[in-house]
Amino acid sequence: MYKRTHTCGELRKDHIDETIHLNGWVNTVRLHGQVIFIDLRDRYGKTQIVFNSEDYNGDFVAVKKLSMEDVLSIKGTVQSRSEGAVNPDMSTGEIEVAVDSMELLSETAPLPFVITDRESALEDLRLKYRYLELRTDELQKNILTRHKTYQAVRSYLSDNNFVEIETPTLMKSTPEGARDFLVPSRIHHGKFYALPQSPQLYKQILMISGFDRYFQIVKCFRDEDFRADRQPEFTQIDVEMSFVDEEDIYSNMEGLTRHIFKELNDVDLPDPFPRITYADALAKYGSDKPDTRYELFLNDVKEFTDRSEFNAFKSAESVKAIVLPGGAKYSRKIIDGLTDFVKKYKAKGLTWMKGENGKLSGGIAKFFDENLQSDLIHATEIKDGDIIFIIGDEKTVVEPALGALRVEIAKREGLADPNIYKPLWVTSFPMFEYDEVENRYTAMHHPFTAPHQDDIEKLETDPASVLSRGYDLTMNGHEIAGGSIRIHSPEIQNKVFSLLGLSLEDAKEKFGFLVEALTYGAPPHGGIAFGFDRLVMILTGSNNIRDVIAFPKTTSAVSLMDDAPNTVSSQQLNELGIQIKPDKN
RNA sequence: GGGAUCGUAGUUCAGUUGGUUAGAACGCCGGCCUGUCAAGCCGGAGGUCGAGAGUUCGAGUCUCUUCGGUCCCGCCA
Repeated sequence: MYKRTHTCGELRKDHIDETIHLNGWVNTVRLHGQVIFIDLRDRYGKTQIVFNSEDYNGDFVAVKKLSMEDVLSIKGTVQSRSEGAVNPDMSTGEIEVAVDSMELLSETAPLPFVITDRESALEDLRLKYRYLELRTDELQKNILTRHKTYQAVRSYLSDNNFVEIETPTLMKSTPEGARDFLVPSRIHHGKFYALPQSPQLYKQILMISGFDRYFQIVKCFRDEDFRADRQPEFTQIDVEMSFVDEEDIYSNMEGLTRHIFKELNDVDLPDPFPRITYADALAKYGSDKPDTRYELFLNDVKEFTDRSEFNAFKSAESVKAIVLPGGAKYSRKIIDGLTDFVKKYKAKGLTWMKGENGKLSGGIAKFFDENLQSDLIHATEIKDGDIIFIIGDEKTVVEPALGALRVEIAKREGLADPNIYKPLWVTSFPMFEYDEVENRYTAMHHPFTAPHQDDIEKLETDPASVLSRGYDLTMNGHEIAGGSIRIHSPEIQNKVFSLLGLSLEDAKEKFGFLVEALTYGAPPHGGIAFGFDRLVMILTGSNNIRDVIAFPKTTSAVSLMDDAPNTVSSQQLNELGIQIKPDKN
């Protein structure tokens, strides 16, 4: 092997006449009989190397056999390209390397797909040969962005006095929250560890231990169903701080977020970040993670539909609308498609009207007399050529359904500028949600979230109305971080457990160590966790979490490359004392 | 748990109302070619139409079952 003296992205006019060595993969071959051009590639770039049968010292026939993704080591001389042969699309396009000798380090088997074109294979094939897909420009760039994001996080937090501390990966299974991944214990038959859904309890205990400002870039595991932005194992930037309130968390985390976006994308985020309450976010955007890059606000139009002849909405708790400027171009077919779309969110249908000659037409317009039309037009500012979409139902149906429609329409109309980043704090979440299936309250954030100071008495009388000290940081319609000020009083912690239907006994068994720790001088504390993968998705402009993870799993939690999960030997099962039940069918 | 959608050559796709020998491009193999950069030109090999069952004289095409990918609802404190 000729050990490389330069990388494939490095050579310029300054290097002309130098004898150099390059190592890399054959990106493309252009064969012209007695002269052969090859673009040699490594992660730094591409350089054109030229084999000329008159100058080349080795076996020219062997060079003719080279194909894409063979691995080469070459010795040659940098030369300028003749005028007209310069390639302005390559950073090394002004030079080329005349090869003197070459060693074929590794010959590739026939490729399952073409590396230079990521779209040339379906995703399952690309995942099976992930090491090949990782050679593509796009994934190389994403993985590098991920790397730089780790470094930006570590340097900012470390510079601000945060201490990086590792917490266990084998921990105790706890009730509440997502399903745990379980790990059987060989030494303790019949007992299991759980993989952490997050290091929540450990980081609170670190505050009690006096570490004051903690962070960790940490893998978390949740055994639920997956989506374009959800993997069974994912990474969090986990942060906890002592002697703080919400404002301290906001200012520190805004600093971190601004630092990341400046370092990675040279973007200046606002200072401070805007805030909205959970209730307002739902009322105005129909979402607890609103994309504020565009308007399309939800309007309350119940007073107008109540005055109309359209009776279906008379009994509805809530009737809301969004107006799409220029939306009158939408055909019946498109509107039917949008109707099917909102039905996924439990809406029974989607009504609409179009602005035309200062009046409303189509859809349910005939149920609105002239006065009513003009009042509605005035209130919602419908103009000629616009369309208004209306949904009436329970408030808990109307807002999410219209919110989803708002996002769908923005996508259709290209309203979300990918180069704009709009952070937004969402605050004042309800403390509890009522779970109709389990017939009990569950924590909206988690059971360690402190109730709002003014609402503590209402824990007894009206739990549903209690607001928490939780907060989410959203950006462009994604939740990028979520956290809360924690409970640091053992009494209130026990009170919340009991409201969640955990008996004192259960609470003691599952979380007793935390409650006990709280009795030994717990500082007021709070924290947050960023979804690291989602953050990198936003930074890279990806819309798929698999594009920012080196070795991702499919939506059915399978790794197609190494075929995990898989069966284990009966000996392994025996040691663990585990017997596999036959399939249900 | 539910819904939608996709599965045809190594790969990406086309394949009509069910009808003869399932096509194209890229890749691969062979040949020509000294200035290309998605090189070009000529030739060739390559198919269990995801799997299974059914309807039919006849199935890539219709029906059912099943496996896998993707997207979504539920779920994800």
